[in-house]
Amino acid sequence: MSQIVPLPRPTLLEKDRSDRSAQIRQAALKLFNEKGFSATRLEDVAEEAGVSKGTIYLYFENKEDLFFAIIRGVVPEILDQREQAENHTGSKATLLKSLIIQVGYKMVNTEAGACVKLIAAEARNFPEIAEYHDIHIARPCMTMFKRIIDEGIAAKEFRPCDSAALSSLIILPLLMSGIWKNALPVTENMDLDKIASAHADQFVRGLLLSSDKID
Amino acid sequence: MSQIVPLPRPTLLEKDRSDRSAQIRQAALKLFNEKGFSATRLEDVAEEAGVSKGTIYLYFENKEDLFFAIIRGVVPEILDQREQAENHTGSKATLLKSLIIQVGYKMVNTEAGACVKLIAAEARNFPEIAEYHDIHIARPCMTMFKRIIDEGIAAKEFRPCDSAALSSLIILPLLMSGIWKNALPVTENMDLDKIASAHADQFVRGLLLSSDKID
DNA sequence: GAAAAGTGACTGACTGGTCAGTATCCATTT
DNA sequence: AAATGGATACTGACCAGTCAGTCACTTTTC
Repeated sequence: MSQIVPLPRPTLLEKDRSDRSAQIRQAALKLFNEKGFSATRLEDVAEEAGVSKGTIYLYFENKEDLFFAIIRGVVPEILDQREQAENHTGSKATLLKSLIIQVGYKMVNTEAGACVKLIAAEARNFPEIAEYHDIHIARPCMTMFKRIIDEGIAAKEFRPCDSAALSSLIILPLLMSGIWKNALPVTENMDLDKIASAHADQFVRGLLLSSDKID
Repeated sequence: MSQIVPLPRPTLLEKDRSDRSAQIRQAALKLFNEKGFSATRLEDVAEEAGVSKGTIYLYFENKEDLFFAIIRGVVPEILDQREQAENHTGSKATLLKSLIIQVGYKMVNTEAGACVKLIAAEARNFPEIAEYHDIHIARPCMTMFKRIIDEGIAAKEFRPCDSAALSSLIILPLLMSGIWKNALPVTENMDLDKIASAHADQFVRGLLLSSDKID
């Protein structure tokens, strides 16, 4: 009622105005992940982001473009342990365990899992997404793990094996953990945090030469 | 032309008339898997099944009911190796390998993979699906593998370990293989058939006591 | 010829995308 | 310090297209 106060911060909070694009992407990822791309209404995304529907179209061409922007925005984060792998000195077993636990952590505790779930669900509708995933996620990640295994074999640390198949087997359960976490509201009867470290341990165990079998 | 024959099968092919329900479910699963539940038009399902849209509603309450019927119809097939596990006599390692390969085969080469993908995508929209999955798929499957591992440990065939976590680790890559196969039109750069058997081998290797390490 | 099975045009609710209009910001002038 | 006004950010009512679900009617079955 009182109109005495001069101008106590006009309308919007500083924080809110900072980066609309990121704000919208975050809201959209949340809802796409919950309901799926197609079942999510842009009006709900707008409400979740605290903007109006029209504003979305100031930052993105259309719903599909928004989806692509989300994937492109989150993916780089997933792969930032690449150089760590390059620079590592020490046993490949230690490196492998460390990387598995890190990737596992990201899948379960960051937006990465939601992205994987979305990519899996929508890749057939959007070939562009499938291609992006292949080039920027799957292939580099596989390559990284395959190289480590190959180097481990060369160093007589690991048993000879099909390193291509085994590098897939490193990431498949991690990806699935991420999907699981985001697919079920409460992730029932599976302690996903434990699972990544159990995986790291169990996997390396299967890879070591028999003689090295002491942990 | 000749009407001498008593009943030469009137109009529609035997096959077509035999089981409309199954016909519709199969067509729906195909399209749900390709496009997702929400983005699939019932009219397209009808066309794929070779019936009209109205016919769908003779067999199913609505779109959601059709979805549930698909899941309920395919799931039993997934779990039919349960009794085999019960009756097995011989090493747990052999049993485990055999089961892993079988489940892996089903995930990649039957409708099971498509179902897993759909469940993952839609569980949050349909709590009933999440619950059904938990009770009829996840839990029994996990229990089966956990028991085998526990028995292997008791028999001093396997190393002591967190059998709950490891039983998850058996199925996670298999589930992900199924999703992968159905998510990407051509499953690029991964030979999923090889992967299941590599998984069986690698996993059991990590489980055996060091002294048994000969394959 | 009656019941059962199937059809497809129709409807009403819903939503992606548009755009005319409003609010806010800030450089410049007074 | 206030006024001016153009530029930029934002809004939400609206439109055009879509699709789940219905039902009066046709075809098939026995």
